[in-house]
Amino acid sequence: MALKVYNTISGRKEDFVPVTEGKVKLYVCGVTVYDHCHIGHARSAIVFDTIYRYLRSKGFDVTYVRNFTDIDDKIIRKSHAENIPWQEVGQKYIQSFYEDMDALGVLRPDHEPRATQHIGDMIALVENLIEKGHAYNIGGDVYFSVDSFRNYGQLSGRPLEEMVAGARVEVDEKKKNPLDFALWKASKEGEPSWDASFGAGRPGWHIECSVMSTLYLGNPFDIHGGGKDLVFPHHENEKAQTEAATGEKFVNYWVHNGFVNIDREKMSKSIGNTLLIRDFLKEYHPEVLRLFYLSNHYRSPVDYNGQTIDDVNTALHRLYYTRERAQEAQIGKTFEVRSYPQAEEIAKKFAEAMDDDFNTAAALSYIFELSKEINRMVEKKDESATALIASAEAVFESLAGTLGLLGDNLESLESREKIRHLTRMGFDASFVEGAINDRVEARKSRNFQKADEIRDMLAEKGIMLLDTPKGTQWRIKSSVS
RNA sequence: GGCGGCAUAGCCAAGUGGCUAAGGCAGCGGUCUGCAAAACCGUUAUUCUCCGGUUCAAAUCCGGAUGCCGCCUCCA
Repeated sequence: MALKVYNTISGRKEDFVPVTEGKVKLYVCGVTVYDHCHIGHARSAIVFDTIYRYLRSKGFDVTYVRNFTDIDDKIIRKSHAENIPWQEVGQKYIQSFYEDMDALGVLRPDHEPRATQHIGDMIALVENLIEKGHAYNIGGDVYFSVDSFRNYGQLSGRPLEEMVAGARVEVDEKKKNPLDFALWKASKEGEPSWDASFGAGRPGWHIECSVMSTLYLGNPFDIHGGGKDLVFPHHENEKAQTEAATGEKFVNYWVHNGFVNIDREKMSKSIGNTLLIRDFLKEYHPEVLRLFYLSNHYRSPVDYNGQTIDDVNTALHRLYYTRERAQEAQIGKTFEVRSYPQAEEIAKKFAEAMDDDFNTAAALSYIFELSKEINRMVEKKDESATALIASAEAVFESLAGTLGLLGDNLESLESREKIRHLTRMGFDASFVEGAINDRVEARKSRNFQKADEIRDMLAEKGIMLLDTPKGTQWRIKSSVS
């Protein structure tokens, strides 16, 4: 099976051929650490986490690098505003980032360099570009000259002349071309700075990724990823400066994920509709967000709204219930393990979907198909099927795991909801259990009217009851607020 | 002004030339139940925004119309 990857630079799916057979070098632009992360950051993290997981499951030896931008204008602004050292701003939000990512089940990349750890390498790259005539120094500010690089605009598909005509570029008299971008910003009062042969200052934004990606992954490397908005100018500029310096190709495959809208509106700080990951997690299990994103193709925009999230939440529970039933069906049974051809067939289709530019939405459909298949077998209550159930369940878990799903257990999935709900409603579990006991008594004496009254009373409080062979259990009705 | 994307059932959403148009949610029918609920099973688009065209064959390709959206400025 050949993996195909959509390459932004060509605008089409291409066969994936790694630089070194069996290995994949993956670089993804991380976050600028000046605030808590929102669910848009989560999409990028989850998309590339899934790509990382899948490539590894295919047997590739993957080196995954994701950076932290820990020096930039926004960080400095925050440090002034809150009157704390800029280093502390970075430290604080790196920690916040890790809390969020760990909660979301996003695997740690192999390397997570910070911009400030590689200032020396950036200075060397700027010197190189000045030497080669691709950069010029004006009063300590060093700019990259876009006119000196023939292929400028290749990635984003914008001819130079038209971009200049675009007129939305801030005109800076110092620049030779309005599109020239800063490699190095001259030292200013109250800002961090590093000494360099061309004058003290701090690096521009794009230079760090050029340095860190090639340093850890070589040149060229396989996949460079990030949000769609980074295509221009960030990645275009990274590409220009790197290729101008090395004279070689920088990246083979450019992969960009689409954006997140909220209620059909762009999520942005100015509109004030950003949803932080930590706020989302107060309401839903982290895998709800993952399943939501993976239900959409990574390149499409997605619309976040309460209705859809509740639907996804229900769907996620379905997968957990299937696993629970499959496991219960095996308890106390002895059987010989054997493979189950239908499950293998589904696993094959799953891989084909993932090989087709990481089509997680299609891949998910096979997981649900397998879920249904398992349920059918369990439902038959046929002892001889136990071995098949066991092997189908193993495949089911393996596929889900490749997408980062079913990493929790059902009890934890449900208990989170219960705790949240009870806290909000202002009563505790003992109240619910007391009411359930009363109802059990009423039912024993066949006083069904009273039993139903208790059930209705709890239902009004968002608690639903389930009379199971193991006794009466309770759950939270979804979307009760 | 320039560049690009999207339009598929009540909702979300995959599918880019040809088997019965995935999957999820909701709905409906059933199993179960004191009745329910949950869970599970079954079922739900002769049709893919509209109009032309290419083709033996199009949701899929081409042209046009309409609507929605993104990027071009920091942004995942």
